[in-house]
Amino acid sequence: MTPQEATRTQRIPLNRDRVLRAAVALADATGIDALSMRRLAQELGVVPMALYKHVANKEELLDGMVDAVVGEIDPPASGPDWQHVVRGRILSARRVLLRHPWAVRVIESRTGPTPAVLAYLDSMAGSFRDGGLSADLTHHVMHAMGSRLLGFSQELFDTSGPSGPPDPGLAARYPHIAELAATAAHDGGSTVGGGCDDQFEFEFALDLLLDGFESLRRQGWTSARKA
Amino acid sequence: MTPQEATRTQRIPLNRDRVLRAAVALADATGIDALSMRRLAQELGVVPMALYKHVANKEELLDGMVDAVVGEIDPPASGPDWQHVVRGRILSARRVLLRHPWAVRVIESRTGPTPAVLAYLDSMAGSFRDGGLSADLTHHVMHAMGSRLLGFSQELFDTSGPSGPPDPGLAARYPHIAELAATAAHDGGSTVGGGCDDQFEFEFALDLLLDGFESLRRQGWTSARKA
DNA sequence: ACCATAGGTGTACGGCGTACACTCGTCAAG
DNA sequence: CTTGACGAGTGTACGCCGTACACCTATGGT
Repeated sequence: MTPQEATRTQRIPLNRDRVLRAAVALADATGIDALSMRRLAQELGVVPMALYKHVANKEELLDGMVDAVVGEIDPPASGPDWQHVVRGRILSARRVLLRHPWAVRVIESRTGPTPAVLAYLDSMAGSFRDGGLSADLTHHVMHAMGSRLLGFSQELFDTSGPSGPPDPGLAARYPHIAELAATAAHDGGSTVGGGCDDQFEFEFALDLLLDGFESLRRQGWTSARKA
Repeated sequence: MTPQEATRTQRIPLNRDRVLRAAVALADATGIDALSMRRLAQELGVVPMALYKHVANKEELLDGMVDAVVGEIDPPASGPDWQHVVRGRILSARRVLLRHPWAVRVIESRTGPTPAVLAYLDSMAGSFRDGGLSADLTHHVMHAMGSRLLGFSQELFDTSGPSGPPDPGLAARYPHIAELAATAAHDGGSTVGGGCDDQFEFEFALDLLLDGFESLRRQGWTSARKA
Protein backbone atom coordinates (compact mmCIF):
# COMPACT_ATOMS: atom_id res chain seq x y z
CA MET A 1 0.00 0.00 0.00
CA THR A 2 2.90 2.26 -0.63
CA PRO A 3 0.98 4.38 -3.13
CA GLN A 4 -1.48 6.52 -1.22
CA GLU A 5 -4.80 4.72 -0.76
CA ALA A 6 -4.33 2.41 -3.67
CA THR A 7 -6.61 -0.30 -2.42
CA ARG A 8 -9.67 1.90 -2.19
CA THR A 9 -10.07 2.77 -5.82
CA GLN A 10 -8.68 -0.28 -7.51
CA ARG A 11 -10.21 0.63 -10.83
CA ILE A 12 -11.72 -2.17 -12.83
CA PRO A 13 -9.72 -2.05 -16.01
CA LEU A 14 -11.45 -0.42 -18.93
CA ASN A 15 -12.62 -2.67 -21.72
CA ARG A 16 -14.40 -2.20 -24.99
CA ASP A 17 -17.77 -2.97 -23.52
CA ARG A 18 -17.46 -0.46 -20.70
CA VAL A 19 -16.35 2.16 -23.20
CA LEU A 20 -19.33 1.52 -25.46
CA ARG A 21 -21.78 1.49 -22.58
CA ALA A 22 -20.43 4.76 -21.25
CA ALA A 23 -20.56 6.29 -24.71
CA VAL A 24 -24.20 5.31 -25.18
CA ALA A 25 -25.09 6.63 -21.75
CA LEU A 26 -23.27 9.88 -22.39
CA ALA A 27 -24.97 10.34 -25.74
CA ASP A 28 -28.34 9.60 -24.15
CA ALA A 29 -27.69 12.13 -21.43
CA THR A 30 -26.05 15.00 -23.28
CA GLY A 31 -26.69 14.43 -26.97
CA ILE A 32 -24.47 13.13 -29.69
CA ASP A 33 -22.82 16.48 -30.36
CA ALA A 34 -21.51 16.63 -26.83
CA LEU A 35 -19.94 13.20 -27.17
CA SER A 36 -16.23 13.74 -27.69
CA MET A 37 -13.41 11.36 -26.99
CA ARG A 38 -12.21 13.79 -24.36
CA ARG A 39 -15.59 14.07 -22.63
CA LEU A 40 -16.03 10.32 -22.71
CA ALA A 41 -12.59 9.72 -21.27
CA GLN A 42 -13.30 12.19 -18.50
CA GLU A 43 -16.54 10.36 -17.74
CA LEU A 44 -14.56 7.16 -17.38
CA GLY A 45 -11.93 8.80 -15.19
CA VAL A 46 -9.24 8.23 -17.73
CA VAL A 47 -7.05 10.22 -20.08
CA PRO A 48 -8.39 10.58 -23.64
CA MET A 49 -5.76 8.46 -25.32
CA ALA A 50 -6.61 5.51 -23.10
CA LEU A 51 -9.76 4.99 -25.13
CA TYR A 52 -7.71 4.21 -28.20
CA LYS A 53 -6.53 1.01 -26.59
CA HIS A 54 -10.11 -0.26 -26.91
CA VAL A 55 -11.51 1.39 -30.03
CA ALA A 56 -9.50 2.19 -33.12
CA ASN A 57 -10.91 5.68 -33.52
CA LYS A 58 -14.10 7.63 -33.09
CA GLU A 59 -15.77 6.14 -36.15
CA GLU A 60 -15.32 2.68 -34.72
CA LEU A 61 -16.67 3.91 -31.41
CA LEU A 62 -19.81 5.08 -33.19
CA ASP A 63 -20.06 1.74 -35.00
CA GLY A 64 -19.93 -0.01 -31.67
CA MET A 65 -22.58 2.28 -30.22
CA VAL A 66 -24.86 1.48 -33.15
CA ASP A 67 -24.41 -2.23 -32.62
CA ALA A 68 -25.11 -1.84 -28.92
CA VAL A 69 -28.35 -0.03 -29.64
CA VAL A 70 -29.48 -2.36 -32.41
CA GLY A 71 -28.80 -5.22 -30.03
CA GLU A 72 -31.56 -3.89 -27.80
CA ILE A 73 -34.22 -4.63 -30.42
CA ASP A 74 -36.40 -7.60 -29.43
CA PRO A 75 -35.92 -10.79 -31.42
CA PRO A 76 -38.78 -11.56 -33.76
CA ALA A 77 -41.81 -13.20 -32.22
CA SER A 78 -42.95 -16.37 -33.87
CA GLY A 79 -46.38 -16.84 -35.31
CA PRO A 80 -48.31 -17.65 -38.42
CA ASP A 81 -49.20 -14.02 -39.25
CA TRP A 82 -46.17 -12.46 -40.91
CA GLN A 83 -47.66 -8.98 -40.74
CA HIS A 84 -47.99 -9.35 -36.99
CA VAL A 85 -44.43 -10.59 -36.63
CA VAL A 86 -42.93 -7.84 -38.76
CA ARG A 87 -45.08 -5.16 -37.22
CA GLY A 88 -44.07 -6.13 -33.70
CA ARG A 89 -40.40 -6.22 -34.52
CA ILE A 90 -40.46 -2.84 -36.20
CA LEU A 91 -42.35 -1.28 -33.33
CA SER A 92 -39.73 -2.72 -30.97
CA ALA A 93 -37.03 -1.12 -33.08
CA ARG A 94 -38.93 2.12 -32.90
CA ARG A 95 -39.12 1.97 -29.11
CA VAL A 96 -35.38 1.41 -28.96
CA LEU A 97 -34.65 4.34 -31.19
CA LEU A 98 -36.94 6.57 -29.19
CA ARG A 99 -34.83 5.70 -26.16
CA HIS A 100 -31.67 6.71 -28.03
CA PRO A 101 -32.70 9.64 -30.20
CA TRP A 102 -29.17 10.26 -31.38
CA ALA A 103 -28.92 6.78 -32.87
CA VAL A 104 -30.86 7.60 -36.02
CA ARG A 105 -28.38 10.21 -37.11
CA VAL A 106 -25.43 8.02 -36.22
CA ILE A 107 -26.79 5.02 -38.10
CA GLU A 108 -27.33 7.15 -41.16
CA SER A 109 -23.85 8.55 -40.93
CA ARG A 110 -22.20 5.10 -41.08
CA THR A 111 -20.70 4.38 -44.48
CA GLY A 112 -21.69 0.72 -44.39
CA PRO A 113 -24.07 -1.31 -42.27
CA THR A 114 -22.56 -2.71 -39.11
CA PRO A 115 -22.80 -6.44 -38.34
CA ALA A 116 -25.69 -6.02 -35.90
CA VAL A 117 -27.64 -3.98 -38.43
CA LEU A 118 -26.97 -6.61 -41.08
CA ALA A 119 -28.16 -9.33 -38.76
CA TYR A 120 -31.28 -7.37 -37.97
CA LEU A 121 -32.06 -6.77 -41.62
CA ASP A 122 -31.35 -10.39 -42.44
CA SER A 123 -33.76 -11.60 -39.83
CA MET A 124 -36.34 -9.10 -41.06
CA ALA A 125 -35.98 -10.40 -44.60
CA GLY A 126 -36.41 -13.89 -43.18
CA SER A 127 -39.72 -12.88 -41.63
CA PHE A 128 -41.01 -11.70 -44.99
CA ARG A 129 -39.84 -14.90 -46.69
CA ASP A 130 -41.42 -17.03 -43.99
CA GLY A 131 -44.62 -15.13 -44.58
CA GLY A 132 -44.68 -16.38 -48.12
CA LEU A 133 -43.34 -13.39 -49.99
CA SER A 134 -41.10 -14.29 -52.90
CA ALA A 135 -37.44 -13.36 -52.76
CA ASP A 136 -38.16 -10.85 -55.50
CA LEU A 137 -41.00 -9.21 -53.64
CA THR A 138 -39.10 -9.33 -50.35
CA HIS A 139 -36.25 -7.46 -51.94
CA HIS A 140 -38.41 -4.60 -53.11
CA VAL A 141 -40.40 -4.62 -49.91
CA MET A 142 -37.24 -4.20 -47.86
CA HIS A 143 -36.35 -1.18 -49.94
CA ALA A 144 -39.85 0.19 -49.72
CA MET A 145 -39.74 0.06 -45.96
CA GLY A 146 -36.70 2.28 -46.16
CA SER A 147 -35.93 3.92 -42.89
CA ARG A 148 -39.07 2.54 -41.29
CA LEU A 149 -37.37 -0.83 -41.03
CA LEU A 150 -35.29 0.60 -38.28
CA GLY A 151 -38.25 1.99 -36.47
CA PHE A 152 -37.98 5.61 -37.35
CA SER A 153 -38.93 7.91 -40.11
CA GLN A 154 -37.95 11.47 -40.66
CA GLU A 155 -40.03 13.88 -38.72
CA LEU A 156 -39.42 16.69 -41.15
CA PHE A 157 -41.47 19.14 -39.18
CA ASP A 158 -40.62 18.38 -35.61
CA THR A 159 -43.74 19.58 -33.86
CA SER A 160 -42.21 19.57 -30.42
CA GLY A 161 -40.67 22.68 -28.92
CA PRO A 162 -42.11 25.74 -27.22
CA SER A 163 -45.31 25.56 -29.31
CA GLY A 164 -46.56 28.99 -28.30
CA PRO A 165 -49.51 30.64 -30.04
CA PRO A 166 -49.31 29.79 -33.75
CA ASP A 167 -47.73 32.62 -35.70
CA PRO A 168 -50.56 34.18 -37.76
CA GLY A 169 -48.13 35.41 -40.41
CA LEU A 170 -46.90 31.88 -40.76
CA ALA A 171 -50.42 30.67 -41.35
CA ALA A 172 -50.78 33.22 -44.13
CA ARG A 173 -47.58 32.15 -45.83
CA TYR A 174 -48.16 28.42 -45.50
CA PRO A 175 -51.94 28.02 -45.55
CA HIS A 176 -52.03 24.30 -46.18
CA ILE A 177 -49.62 23.50 -43.40
CA ALA A 178 -51.61 25.72 -41.10
CA GLU A 179 -54.74 23.81 -42.08
CA LEU A 180 -53.09 20.50 -41.28
CA ALA A 181 -51.87 21.81 -37.97
CA ALA A 182 -55.38 23.00 -37.16
CA THR A 183 -56.79 19.60 -38.08
CA ALA A 184 -54.33 17.89 -35.82
CA ALA A 185 -55.04 20.29 -33.00
CA HIS A 186 -58.80 19.94 -32.66
CA ASP A 187 -59.40 16.26 -33.22
CA GLY A 188 -58.76 14.18 -30.18
CA GLY A 189 -58.35 10.82 -31.83
CA SER A 190 -54.83 10.90 -33.09
CA THR A 191 -53.52 13.77 -31.07
CA VAL A 192 -51.78 14.29 -27.81
CA GLY A 193 -51.44 17.83 -26.55
CA GLY A 194 -51.00 20.33 -29.34
CA GLY A 195 -48.98 18.32 -31.81
CA CYS A 196 -49.36 15.11 -33.77
CA ASP A 197 -49.39 11.65 -32.30
CA ASP A 198 -46.20 10.44 -33.91
CA GLN A 199 -46.91 6.90 -32.88
CA PHE A 200 -50.23 7.00 -34.73
CA GLU A 201 -48.60 8.48 -37.80
CA PHE A 202 -45.91 5.85 -37.78
CA GLU A 203 -48.34 2.97 -37.48
CA PHE A 204 -50.61 4.50 -40.11
CA ALA A 205 -47.85 4.43 -42.68
CA LEU A 206 -46.54 1.09 -41.48
CA ASP A 207 -49.90 -0.64 -41.81
CA LEU A 208 -50.59 0.98 -45.15
CA LEU A 209 -47.35 -0.48 -46.45
CA LEU A 210 -47.80 -3.87 -44.84
CA ASP A 211 -51.32 -4.16 -46.25
CA GLY A 212 -50.01 -3.17 -49.65
CA PHE A 213 -47.34 -5.86 -49.44
CA GLU A 214 -49.84 -8.51 -48.44
CA SER A 215 -52.05 -7.52 -51.34
CA LEU A 216 -49.13 -7.85 -53.77
CA ARG A 217 -48.26 -11.21 -52.28
CA ARG A 218 -51.80 -12.53 -52.70
CA GLN A 219 -51.89 -11.56 -56.33
CA GLY A 220 -48.50 -13.15 -56.95
CA TRP A 221 -46.84 -9.86 -57.82
CA THR A 222 -43.50 -10.00 -59.57
CA SER A 223 -41.40 -7.10 -60.77
CA ALA A 224 -42.38 -6.31 -64.36
CA ARG A 225 -39.79 -8.00 -66.49
CA LYS A 226 -40.27 -6.35 -69.88
CA ALA A 227 -37.55 -3.78 -70.53
CA MET B 1 -3.24 52.62 -59.66
CA THR B 2 -0.90 53.23 -56.80
CA PRO B 3 -1.44 49.79 -55.29
CA GLN B 4 0.24 47.28 -57.52
CA GLU B 5 -2.11 46.16 -60.25
CA ALA B 6 -5.20 47.05 -58.35
CA THR B 7 -7.43 47.51 -61.36
CA ARG B 8 -6.90 43.99 -62.72
CA THR B 9 -8.39 42.05 -59.87
CA GLN B 10 -11.08 44.42 -58.70
CA ARG B 11 -12.86 41.72 -56.80
CA ILE B 12 -16.59 41.71 -56.98
CA PRO B 13 -17.53 42.14 -53.37
CA LEU B 14 -18.66 39.00 -51.65
CA ASN B 15 -22.33 38.71 -50.86
CA ARG B 16 -24.53 36.15 -49.22
CA ASP B 17 -25.56 34.62 -52.49
CA ARG B 18 -22.01 34.12 -53.73
CA VAL B 19 -21.11 32.57 -50.40
CA LEU B 20 -24.01 30.12 -50.53
CA ARG B 21 -23.32 29.20 -54.14
CA ALA B 22 -19.68 28.56 -53.41
CA ALA B 23 -20.59 26.50 -50.36
CA VAL B 24 -22.96 24.32 -52.36
CA ALA B 25 -20.38 23.87 -55.09
CA LEU B 26 -17.70 23.00 -52.59
CA ALA B 27 -19.93 20.47 -50.84
CA ASP B 28 -20.85 18.96 -54.19
CA ALA B 29 -17.20 18.66 -55.12
CA THR B 30 -15.57 17.54 -51.90
CA GLY B 31 -18.34 16.34 -49.63
CA ILE B 32 -19.98 17.97 -46.68
CA ASP B 33 -17.31 16.90 -44.21
CA ALA B 34 -14.67 18.80 -46.13
CA LEU B 35 -16.74 21.97 -46.00
CA SER B 36 -15.22 24.18 -43.36
CA MET B 37 -15.45 27.91 -43.04
CA ARG B 38 -11.73 28.06 -43.64
CA ARG B 39 -11.83 25.94 -46.79
CA LEU B 40 -14.77 27.92 -48.10
CA ALA B 41 -13.07 31.22 -47.45
CA GLN B 42 -9.98 30.00 -49.22
CA GLU B 43 -12.10 28.98 -52.21
CA LEU B 44 -13.46 32.51 -52.32
CA GLY B 45 -10.02 34.07 -52.00
CA VAL B 46 -10.85 35.65 -48.72
CA VAL B 47 -9.92 35.34 -45.09
CA PRO B 48 -12.18 33.05 -43.01
CA MET B 49 -13.68 35.78 -40.88
CA ALA B 50 -14.88 37.65 -43.95
CA LEU B 51 -17.63 35.06 -44.32
CA TYR B 52 -19.14 36.12 -41.04
CA LYS B 53 -20.12 39.44 -42.56
CA HIS B 54 -22.59 37.52 -44.74
CA VAL B 55 -23.71 34.57 -42.64
CA ALA B 56 -24.12 34.61 -38.90
CA ASN B 57 -22.36 31.30 -38.34
CA LYS B 58 -21.94 27.89 -39.87
CA GLU B 59 -25.41 26.72 -38.93
CA GLU B 60 -26.93 29.61 -40.83
CA LEU B 61 -24.67 28.83 -43.75
CA LEU B 62 -26.04 25.29 -43.81
CA ASP B 63 -29.59 26.64 -43.58
CA GLY B 64 -28.89 28.80 -46.60
CA MET B 65 -27.44 25.88 -48.51
CA VAL B 66 -30.56 23.84 -47.80
CA ASP B 67 -32.77 26.62 -49.08
CA ALA B 68 -30.66 26.96 -52.19
CA VAL B 69 -30.97 23.26 -52.91
CA VAL B 70 -34.69 23.05 -52.16
CA GLY B 71 -35.16 26.02 -54.46
CA GLU B 72 -33.95 23.84 -57.32
CA ILE B 73 -37.00 21.58 -57.07
CA ASP B 74 -39.42 22.12 -59.95
CA PRO B 75 -42.69 23.85 -59.13
CA PRO B 76 -45.68 21.51 -59.23
CA ALA B 77 -47.13 20.79 -62.64
CA SER B 78 -50.84 21.42 -62.98
CA GLY B 79 -53.29 18.78 -64.03
CA PRO B 80 -56.37 16.90 -62.99
CA ASP B 81 -54.53 13.80 -61.78
CA TRP B 82 -53.20 14.52 -58.31
CA GLN B 83 -51.12 11.36 -58.23
CA HIS B 84 -49.38 12.47 -61.39
CA VAL B 85 -48.73 15.94 -60.00
CA VAL B 86 -47.39 14.70 -56.69
CA ARG B 87 -45.38 11.94 -58.29
CA GLY B 88 -43.68 14.34 -60.67
CA ARG B 89 -42.83 16.82 -57.98
CA ILE B 90 -41.36 14.19 -55.70
CA LEU B 91 -39.29 12.73 -58.49
CA SER B 92 -38.00 16.22 -59.22
CA ALA B 93 -37.03 16.57 -55.60
CA ARG B 94 -35.29 13.24 -55.82
CA ARG B 95 -33.30 14.34 -58.86
CA VAL B 96 -32.21 17.46 -57.01
CA LEU B 97 -31.07 15.51 -53.99
CA LEU B 98 -29.17 13.07 -56.13
CA ARG B 99 -27.28 16.05 -57.51
CA HIS B 100 -26.42 17.16 -53.98
CA PRO B 101 -25.94 13.96 -52.01
CA TRP B 102 -24.83 15.81 -48.91
CA ALA B 103 -28.10 17.71 -48.69
CA VAL B 104 -30.05 14.83 -47.14
CA ARG B 105 -27.84 14.72 -44.09
CA VAL B 106 -27.80 18.48 -43.77
CA ILE B 107 -31.58 18.80 -44.03
CA GLU B 108 -31.99 16.16 -41.35
CA SER B 109 -29.53 17.92 -39.10
CA ARG B 110 -31.49 21.21 -39.11
CA THR B 111 -33.39 21.75 -35.88
CA GLY B 112 -36.37 23.29 -37.62
CA PRO B 113 -37.55 23.43 -41.23
CA THR B 114 -36.16 26.32 -43.22
CA PRO B 115 -38.55 28.65 -45.07
CA ALA B 116 -37.93 27.02 -48.44
CA VAL B 117 -38.62 23.59 -47.00
CA LEU B 118 -41.79 24.87 -45.39
CA ALA B 119 -42.91 26.38 -48.69
CA TYR B 120 -42.21 23.14 -50.47
CA LEU B 121 -44.14 21.10 -47.94
CA ASP B 122 -46.99 23.58 -48.02
CA SER B 123 -47.28 23.36 -51.75
CA MET B 124 -47.15 19.58 -51.53
CA ALA B 125 -49.98 19.57 -49.03
CA GLY B 126 -51.86 21.83 -51.42
CA SER B 127 -51.49 19.26 -54.18
CA PHE B 128 -53.03 16.59 -52.00
CA ARG B 129 -55.89 18.87 -51.01
CA ASP B 130 -56.51 19.86 -54.63
CA GLY B 131 -56.66 16.17 -55.43
CA GLY B 132 -59.64 15.83 -53.16
CA LEU B 133 -57.99 14.42 -50.06
CA SER B 134 -59.49 15.71 -46.85
CA ALA B 135 -57.36 17.84 -44.56
CA ASP B 136 -57.38 14.95 -42.13
CA LEU B 137 -56.18 12.42 -44.67
CA THR B 138 -53.69 14.88 -46.12
CA HIS B 139 -52.16 15.33 -42.72
CA HIS B 140 -51.56 11.64 -42.19
CA VAL B 141 -50.48 11.17 -45.77
CA MET B 142 -47.82 13.84 -45.39
CA HIS B 143 -46.47 12.00 -42.38
CA ALA B 144 -46.66 8.66 -44.13
CA MET B 145 -44.57 9.96 -46.98
CA GLY B 146 -41.93 10.79 -44.42
CA SER B 147 -38.56 11.27 -45.97
CA ARG B 148 -39.85 10.34 -49.40
CA LEU B 149 -41.49 13.74 -49.63
CA LEU B 150 -38.09 15.22 -50.08
CA GLY B 151 -37.16 12.78 -52.77
CA PHE B 152 -34.94 10.47 -50.84
CA SER B 153 -35.19 7.53 -48.58
CA GLN B 154 -32.55 5.86 -46.55
CA GLU B 155 -30.47 3.42 -48.50
CA LEU B 156 -29.59 1.43 -45.44
CA PHE B 157 -27.41 -0.94 -47.37
CA ASP B 158 -25.63 1.25 -49.83
CA THR B 159 -24.91 -1.18 -52.62
CA SER B 160 -22.35 0.99 -54.33
CA GLY B 161 -18.67 0.61 -53.67
CA PRO B 162 -16.03 -1.82 -54.86
CA SER B 163 -18.55 -4.65 -55.12
CA GLY B 164 -15.98 -7.37 -55.59
CA PRO B 165 -16.86 -11.04 -55.42
CA PRO B 166 -19.55 -11.51 -52.78
CA ASP B 167 -18.02 -12.66 -49.52
CA PRO B 168 -19.07 -16.30 -49.07
CA GLY B 169 -18.81 -16.11 -45.31
CA LEU B 170 -21.12 -13.16 -45.37
CA ALA B 171 -23.65 -15.17 -47.32
CA ALA B 172 -23.50 -17.85 -44.64
CA ARG B 173 -24.07 -15.38 -41.83
CA TYR B 174 -26.83 -13.45 -43.54
CA PRO B 175 -28.56 -15.97 -45.79
CA HIS B 176 -31.67 -13.94 -46.48
CA ILE B 177 -29.77 -10.85 -47.46
CA ALA B 178 -27.58 -12.97 -49.69
CA GLU B 179 -30.69 -14.35 -51.32
CA LEU B 180 -32.03 -10.88 -51.99
CA ALA B 181 -28.72 -9.80 -53.42
CA ALA B 182 -28.70 -12.82 -55.68
CA THR B 183 -32.23 -12.05 -56.82
CA ALA B 184 -31.27 -8.51 -57.64
CA ALA B 185 -28.15 -9.62 -59.46
CA HIS B 186 -29.61 -12.05 -61.96
CA ASP B 187 -32.81 -10.42 -63.03
CA GLY B 188 -32.34 -7.74 -65.60
CA GLY B 189 -35.58 -5.90 -65.12
CA SER B 190 -34.96 -3.79 -62.09
CA THR B 191 -31.21 -3.96 -62.01
CA VAL B 192 -28.29 -2.02 -63.35
CA GLY B 193 -24.85 -3.53 -63.03
CA GLY B 194 -24.47 -5.60 -59.89
CA GLY B 195 -26.63 -3.66 -57.47
CA CYS B 196 -30.23 -2.58 -57.22
CA ASP B 197 -31.91 -0.03 -59.40
CA ASP B 198 -32.51 2.54 -56.72
CA GLN B 199 -34.79 4.52 -58.97
CA PHE B 200 -37.00 1.48 -59.45
CA GLU B 201 -37.09 0.82 -55.72
CA PHE B 202 -37.97 4.41 -55.00
CA GLU B 203 -40.82 4.51 -57.49
CA PHE B 204 -42.07 1.11 -56.32
CA ALA B 205 -42.54 2.39 -52.81
CA LEU B 206 -43.80 5.75 -53.98
CA ASP B 207 -46.51 4.27 -56.18
CA LEU B 208 -47.49 1.76 -53.54
CA LEU B 209 -48.09 4.62 -51.14
CA LEU B 210 -49.82 6.87 -53.66
CA ASP B 211 -52.15 4.06 -54.68
CA GLY B 212 -52.87 3.37 -51.04
CA PHE B 213 -53.70 7.04 -50.48
CA GLU B 214 -56.00 7.14 -53.50
CA SER B 215 -57.77 4.05 -52.24
CA LEU B 216 -58.31 5.62 -48.84
CA ARG B 217 -59.57 8.79 -50.48
CA ARG B 218 -62.11 6.90 -52.60
CA GLN B 219 -63.51 5.13 -49.59
CA GLY B 220 -63.76 8.38 -47.66
CA TRP B 221 -61.23 7.31 -45.06
CA THR B 222 -61.10 9.28 -41.86
CA SER B 223 -58.88 8.69 -38.86
CA ALA B 224 -60.70 6.37 -36.49
CA ARG B 225 -62.22 8.58 -33.84
CA LYS B 226 -63.11 6.08 -31.16
CA ALA B 227 -60.57 6.20 -28.33
C1' DA C 1 -13.25 67.96 -46.10
C1' DC C 2 -15.36 65.14 -43.02
C1' DC C 3 -16.70 61.01 -41.00
C1' DA C 4 -19.98 57.03 -40.59
C1' DT C 5 -20.38 52.64 -42.26
C1' DA C 6 -19.84 48.20 -44.40
C1' DG C 7 -16.70 44.81 -45.87
C1' DG C 8 -12.27 42.53 -45.33
C1' DT C 9 -8.15 41.43 -42.07
C1' DG C 10 -5.21 39.46 -38.22
C1' DT C 11 -4.73 37.52 -34.03
C1' DA C 12 -6.09 34.58 -30.59
C1' DC C 13 -8.72 31.12 -27.82
C1' DG C 14 -10.63 26.89 -26.61
C1' DG C 15 -12.02 22.44 -28.33
C1' DC C 16 -11.51 18.62 -31.29
C1' DG C 17 -9.33 13.83 -33.03
C1' DT C 18 -5.29 11.43 -32.64
C1' DA C 19 0.08 10.29 -33.63
C1' DC C 20 3.82 9.05 -30.92
C1' DA C 21 6.80 8.18 -27.28
C1' DC C 22 6.63 7.16 -22.41
C1' DT C 23 5.68 4.73 -17.91
C1' DC C 24 4.17 1.24 -15.00
C1' DG C 25 2.03 -3.00 -13.21
C1' DT C 26 1.57 -7.90 -14.20
C1' DC C 27 3.14 -12.30 -15.06
C1' DA C 28 5.67 -16.26 -17.31
C1' DA C 29 10.27 -18.06 -18.17
C1' DG C 30 14.87 -18.56 -16.67
C1' DC D 1 14.29 -14.02 -7.23
C1' DT D 2 15.39 -11.79 -11.46
C1' DT D 3 14.21 -10.45 -15.81
C1' DG D 4 12.06 -8.95 -19.62
C1' DA D 5 8.03 -8.83 -22.67
C1' DC D 6 3.63 -6.97 -22.93
C1' DG D 7 -0.67 -4.57 -22.50
C1' DA D 8 -3.04 -0.72 -20.24
C1' DG D 9 -2.89 3.98 -19.08
C1' DT D 10 -0.23 8.66 -19.61
C1' DG D 11 1.67 13.20 -21.44
C1' DT D 12 2.81 16.00 -24.92
C1' DA D 13 2.13 17.88 -29.21
C1' DC D 14 0.15 18.86 -33.91
C1' DG D 15 -3.02 20.49 -37.09
C1' DC D 16 -7.52 21.16 -37.75
C1' DC D 17 -12.04 23.49 -36.45
C1' DG D 18 -15.59 27.60 -35.36
C1' DT D 19 -15.54 32.14 -34.10
C1' DA D 20 -14.88 36.48 -30.65
C1' DC D 21 -12.77 40.79 -30.98
C1' DA D 22 -10.16 44.60 -32.36
C1' DC D 23 -8.48 46.66 -36.31
C1' DC D 24 -7.99 48.60 -41.03
C1' DT D 25 -9.66 50.61 -45.33
C1' DA D 26 -12.29 52.01 -49.20
C1' DT D 27 -16.79 54.23 -50.27
C1' DG D 28 -20.28 57.56 -50.43
C1' DG D 29 -23.38 61.05 -48.27
C1' DT D 30 -23.09 65.58 -46.10
